[in-house]
Amino acid sequence: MTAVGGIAPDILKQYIERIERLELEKMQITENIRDIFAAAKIDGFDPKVMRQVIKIRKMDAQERNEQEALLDTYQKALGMLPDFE
Amino acid sequence: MTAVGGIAPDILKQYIERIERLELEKMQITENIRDIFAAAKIDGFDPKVMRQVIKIRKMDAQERNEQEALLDTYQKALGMLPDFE
Amino acid sequence: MTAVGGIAPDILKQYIERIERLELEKMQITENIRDIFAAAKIDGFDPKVMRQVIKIRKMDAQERNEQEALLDTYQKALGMLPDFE
Amino acid sequence: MTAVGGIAPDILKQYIERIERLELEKMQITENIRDIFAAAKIDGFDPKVMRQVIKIRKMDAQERNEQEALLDTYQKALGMLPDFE
DNA sequence: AACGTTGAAATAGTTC
DNA sequence: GAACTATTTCAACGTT
Repeated sequence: MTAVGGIAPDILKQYIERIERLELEKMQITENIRDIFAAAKIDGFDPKVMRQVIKIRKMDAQERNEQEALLDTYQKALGMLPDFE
Repeated sequence: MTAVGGIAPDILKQYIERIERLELEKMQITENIRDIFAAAKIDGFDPKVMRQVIKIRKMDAQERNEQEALLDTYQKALGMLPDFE
Repeated sequence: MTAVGGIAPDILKQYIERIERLELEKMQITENIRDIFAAAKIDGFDPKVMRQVIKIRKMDAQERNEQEALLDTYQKALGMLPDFE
Repeated sequence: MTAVGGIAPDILKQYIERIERLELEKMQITENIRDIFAAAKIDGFDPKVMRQVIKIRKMDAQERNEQEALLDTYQKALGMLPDFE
């Protein structure tokens, strides 16, 4: 906790400004997403249903990744793959 | 709800994929932010304090905006400004 | 999760009814607030402005609290205050 | 909008303070509700399920009210009830 | 009266 | 596993 005292306020400031910039970018992306939902709604698609679809697709992807990881583990255990990355 | 039936699944797919791409970008930014906090922590800065600082700075900015909006509203109410923008 | 099976439906019922009563109270308060806004409007006050004023006052209070918390955190970090409360 | 100018700031202040007091009460009730959910959870009840139950009960109540209102309308139309309240 | 906007609240995820 | 943060969801409000 030595840095807080007064040694390196500039460094701290830089960290904080970088974070703030990234948070701003995040906000802008969020707005973009909102706009797309709005456009889709105008085209007759229900945003609520769309969100569900996206959620399910995400879960599917996760399962796929987990299964692949599991497969990988088995293969390594069976000497079918090298142990290192 | 006509679009959902079967007419335009392609359009829906495009909307969803655009959203998924943006959500991926958001996640990456979130990770970047996490990394910065981690780096700052290694430099001796307390993430908790950093978050408080960021929050206060954000509140300052918001409040400034609110104050200006309120002033504007008053001025309009008193006929000192045109109602349209 | 043993309680759900059939042992203590009465207890559950009591919890739920207490919550429902409180939610009813909340709704009534919300209605009271609406009524006050309406009365103020009749007296010539713009609800929009009132909401802005309330928001700014709330932000002021929050910010004061945040500032104090931040100061406290710094002081603890510098060993100027005991860590426990 | 005459009142805003400077005639009756006291009145405005009173309105705003009454609203703030009510909003505080609302917050306290919200906290009470949270506490009850927490207590119920300790007793083994799943808060998520409880919320669903409460929601369903609320919908049931609404339906009941709507049906009663409909019945009332029919009865009035058929001269089975007086038109006034 | 429906629509979009905004603010609160809950849930999920992360960190300690 | 407990606390805290962040994201998502839901409801209310103003607006058109």
